Amino acid sequence: MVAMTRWLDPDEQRTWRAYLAASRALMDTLDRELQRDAGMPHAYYEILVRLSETPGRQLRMSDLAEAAGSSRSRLSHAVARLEAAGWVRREDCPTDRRGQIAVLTDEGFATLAAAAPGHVEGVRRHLFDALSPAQVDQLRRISETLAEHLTRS
Amino acid sequence: MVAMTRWLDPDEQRTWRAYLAASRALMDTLDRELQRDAGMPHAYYEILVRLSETPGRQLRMSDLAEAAGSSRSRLSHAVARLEAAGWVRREDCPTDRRGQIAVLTDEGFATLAAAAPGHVEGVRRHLFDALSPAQVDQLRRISETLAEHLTRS
DNA sequence: CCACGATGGTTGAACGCTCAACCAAATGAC
DNA sequence: GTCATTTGGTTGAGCGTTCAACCATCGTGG
Repeated sequence: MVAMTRWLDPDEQRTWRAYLAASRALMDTLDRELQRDAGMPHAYYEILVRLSETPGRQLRMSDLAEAAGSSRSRLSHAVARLEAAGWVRREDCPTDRRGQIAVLTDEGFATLAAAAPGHVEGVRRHLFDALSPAQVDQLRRISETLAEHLTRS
Repeated sequence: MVAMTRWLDPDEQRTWRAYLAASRALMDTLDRELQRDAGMPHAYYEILVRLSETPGRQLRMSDLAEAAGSSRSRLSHAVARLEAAGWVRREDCPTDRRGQIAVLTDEGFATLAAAAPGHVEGVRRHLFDALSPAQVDQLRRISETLAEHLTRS
C-alpha cells in the first residue's frame, strides 16, 4: 500500500515560502549585525546570555546545550572558541567527574553587556516594529505550539 | 544625547525566545531529514526547486541567487557542488558575456522528484499539522509582512 | 571613443556546524 | 564486585557559509 504524498495546497505553499524567506532574512540580518558590532555569531551570543542568567553565571555543558538548543558537539566547539576569546572558562564539576562547567568570565559578561543594546534594538527594529501587538501574540502562540510539537516528535 | 535601549518587555522576550527555539528546531529537523533521505542540505534543495519551476529549468546565477534568497558567493559555491554532483550544469549566457546560466540536469530533476515527497511530508508533519488553519493564515501574514519589512530596510 | 563606475560572478581563507568515533566516568544487573 | 550499558563530553574530518579581494564585462557621461 503506497501512501500518497499530501502535497501542499497553494495557501500552504505561499505560507511556507514566505516563512522561509522571512526567517532566513531575519536571522541573516541579525547574525550579520551581531558579527559586525560584537564580533560573534548569534549562536555564541545566546550561549553567553544563557550563562549570564544563571546563578553564579555557570552551567553544566549538558544543561547549557539544552538551554541554547544546541547539540553537545556544537556546544563543545563553541565553548572552546569562547574560552579562547576569554569570555568563558571551563571548570571541573565537583559532583560528577565526567562533568564540565562553563563559567561566564567578567570579560565575557562585559562583552555581552556591550553587545546587548544593539542586538535588542535590532530584534525590535527587524521583528517587533513590523508587527501589530495582535500579530506578536499570534507569533508567540504559533512558536510555542511548534516548539512543543517539535520536541515531542 | 544618548538613546535609551528599548528593551523587550516580558511578552516580547517570551515571543522572541519561542520563535528562536521553534524556527531553529524546525529548520534543524528538516535539514537533517533532507540530508539523510536525499543527501543534500535544505539550501541546495531549494536551489533545485527554483530551477525546476522555470521554463527551460534554467536561470541566470543572479536571478537564482535572488530567488533562493542567497548571496552570490554562497550560490557560486553551491552550484559548484551541485555541478560536481551532476545535478546542475553551467552554460555561458549568450547575451551577456559576464553571465552564467545554471541549468538543472535530468539527473538533478530526477533527484529532486525523488526527494520532494519525503520533504513535503516533513514540512507538513512538523509545521502544518501542528497549526490550526487560522494559525497558518496568521503565519502567512506575519511572514509576508516581515519579509517585506526586511527587504525594505 | 574612452575612462570610470556599476554589475556579474568566482575564489580562497577563516570559521561554524554536523556526524561519527571515541574516551572516561557513572549506573545498574547479576 | 564485575561487566555491560548509559551518560557526559571531546575530537577531527568534511562540508557549507561568510567576507573581502579579485577579474571581466557592461553601460554611461563627457
